Amino acid sequence: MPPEQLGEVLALMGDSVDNIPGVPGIGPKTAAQLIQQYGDVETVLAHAEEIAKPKLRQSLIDHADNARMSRELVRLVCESPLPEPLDSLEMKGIPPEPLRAFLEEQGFKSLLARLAGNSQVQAPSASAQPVQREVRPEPKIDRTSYETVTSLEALDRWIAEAVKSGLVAVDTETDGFDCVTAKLVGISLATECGKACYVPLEHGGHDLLFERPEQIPAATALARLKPLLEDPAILKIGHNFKFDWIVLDRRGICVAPVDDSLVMSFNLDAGGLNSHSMDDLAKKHLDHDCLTYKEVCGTGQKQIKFNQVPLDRATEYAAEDADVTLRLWTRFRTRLPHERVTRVYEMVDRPLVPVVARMEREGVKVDREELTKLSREFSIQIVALEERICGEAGCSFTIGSTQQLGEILFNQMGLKGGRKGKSGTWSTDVNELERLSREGVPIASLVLEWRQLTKLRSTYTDALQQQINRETGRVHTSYSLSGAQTGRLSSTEPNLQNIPIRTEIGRRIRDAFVAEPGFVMLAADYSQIELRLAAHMAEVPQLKQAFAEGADIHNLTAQELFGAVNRDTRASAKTINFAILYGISRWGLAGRLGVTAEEAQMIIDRYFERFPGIQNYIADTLGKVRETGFTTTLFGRKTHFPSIRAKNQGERQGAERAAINAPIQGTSADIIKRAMVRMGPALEREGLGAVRMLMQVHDELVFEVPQDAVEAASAVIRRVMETAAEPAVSLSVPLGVDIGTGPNWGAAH
DNA sequence: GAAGTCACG
DNA sequence: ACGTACGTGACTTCA
Repeated sequence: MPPEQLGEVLALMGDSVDNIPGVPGIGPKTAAQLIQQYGDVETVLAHAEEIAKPKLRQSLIDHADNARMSRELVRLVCESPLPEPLDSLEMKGIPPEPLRAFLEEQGFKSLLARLAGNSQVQAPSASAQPVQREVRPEPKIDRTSYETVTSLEALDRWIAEAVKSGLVAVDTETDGFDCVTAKLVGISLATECGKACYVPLEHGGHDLLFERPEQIPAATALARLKPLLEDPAILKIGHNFKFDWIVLDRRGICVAPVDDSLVMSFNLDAGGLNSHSMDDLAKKHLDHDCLTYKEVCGTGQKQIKFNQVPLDRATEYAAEDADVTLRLWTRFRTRLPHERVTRVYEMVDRPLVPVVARMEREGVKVDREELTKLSREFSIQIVALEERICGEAGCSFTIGSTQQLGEILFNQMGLKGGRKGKSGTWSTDVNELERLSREGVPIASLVLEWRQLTKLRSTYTDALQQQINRETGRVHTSYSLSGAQTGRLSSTEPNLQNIPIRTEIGRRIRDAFVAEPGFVMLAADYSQIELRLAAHMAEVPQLKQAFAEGADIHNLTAQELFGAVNRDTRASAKTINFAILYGISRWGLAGRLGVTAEEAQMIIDRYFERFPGIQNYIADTLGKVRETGFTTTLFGRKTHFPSIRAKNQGERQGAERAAINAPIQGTSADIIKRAMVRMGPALEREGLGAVRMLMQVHDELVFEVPQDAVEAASAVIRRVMETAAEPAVSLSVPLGVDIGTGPNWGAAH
């Protein structure tokens, strides 16, 4: 039996724990049955809905998060030679106290006893003896050792290997980078370090230039691989598996369970590494240079598609990727518990992978005609503006060139008060142009308007049309799980997280994001989530109370700071509340409020005085990040800040501000990610399987909901989002969610 | 490819 | 003394 499962089964059947960890009412016998049936705890939880016995089912559903957390603990404990004194965990960087508290809370009685520092306590049964793992030196990476699988017999042999080892690293090769349309051309597998193969499926072409080499027919090979890839007892490991998951899902294979070495690396080293790409990680952790895609496929005009790569070369590249993925995974999986990031990995990011994959595959419908209409409208206005701008300038020039514009404004027209940036060029950004505009310079406001319209046209109305997928008629963004150091997602090609909303004219672009006939768009967003989290994390009594009472937080701040609530004081208060979240400085605040640094300092002092707790939060956060080099969220997500010790003061202070913000922004990201993970099963449970989750915009989730299910879906969505932190984290402030619906995204706000 | 600008939370 | 609020991605111009 592979160590993965052995650990699980030992832990669950043997005497080291008393039940399915964290799930009351499930004893060893039931646990063993469930494990046998599903393979591992994660899969049991994933299939909890199917379980017939209602009490058992409900218990698993209710305590899934505890079980997930415990699962990693079990993994940790099974990796150590038992019995091991609890205090010795300190040596591995695991603080024993929180662990002891957790074990007690979860009822790990016998495990606790064995870890209690008394190494005389014997394991009660033979089955719970330490897992002796065979120590085999890892072979060097040898590209020539990989096998090209072109016969069913060979494929079956590899599948048997995967079953034997209980895990398999998987990498798919395609003829493009867009996973929603790219064609699968081959799959590589690695079952042990150094033991990898490539299964070509669609190599060669149907034209005369490329002969089709011998390979198993794709449908046949996939039919053989499907049971393995869907086998709940076999762990599939990938690097950025979201891509492969979508490619395989399109071929009718729903891969599970999945580990992702990209996500693991991100959970371990966010902020500490610029890149979590396989090539860079191989260089860093394995001291190995991978074959690059360019080396295999070429670049530019001469670039070929992967299905045109000769099989021997393709095998070297593809099998190496699977081999490297597996090697990275073996390192990361032991680091996760030791560096205390298993909780965020198991509870938040790992289960998110298939959820985000589904969302990307779903896409969102965009009304092309509406965008065309807007593009035309904008173009007419842009042309008119260009004429007036050239009139004001007295000559024709490239308005989009900041160099030329600065030259015209500050040299040719001789306007005063310009400032120059690092490169010695005139600044012409929005602040500068707004200042000129206030001073009555007509060209400034014209350029601002021109910039807004050209931005909307080039980035949104024009570009978005290009992004509509030919096959699906929808726009499929790609979410990066490692994009933002704080733990947020980021969105690319296209970026759906920066669609305009702040101005009336920009907002119209959201009207082009429409629901299918019979559906409506539903947008649900957390209200002031970061301020609420700040109130909780900094333990500010007044803020917590205000959120509990549903008070307007900016008004409250205005009252406390300025003694009066009106438009101006509220606006200032709002600015200051944000400043707090972003790591305040007197100069920054002064610039934003239009006051002197001294006045800004007075306001800051007053804020700290009126909202005690904030100052401590900042001091504690900075103290911890200076000591450890990282910050943590309420879910244990780490962000590293190497610059916190920088010699350069500006760089260091930048890191300090980011470190103050990271736990708040990161916890918010954790919470919405957990809501996303739980949303699918919660909707299913209520018979709302037709509801589609389409987009995530940091504090907002967008759905496409059948018209007749809006009420029911709203209730479920609200409940899931508002309770997303529980039970792992209990907040002292309520989370508020605003929900809107309409025929399009614009109308759903 | 860097710099500047600006769209979002 | 730092013309800095935090976190992103896309587009344009220009070297």
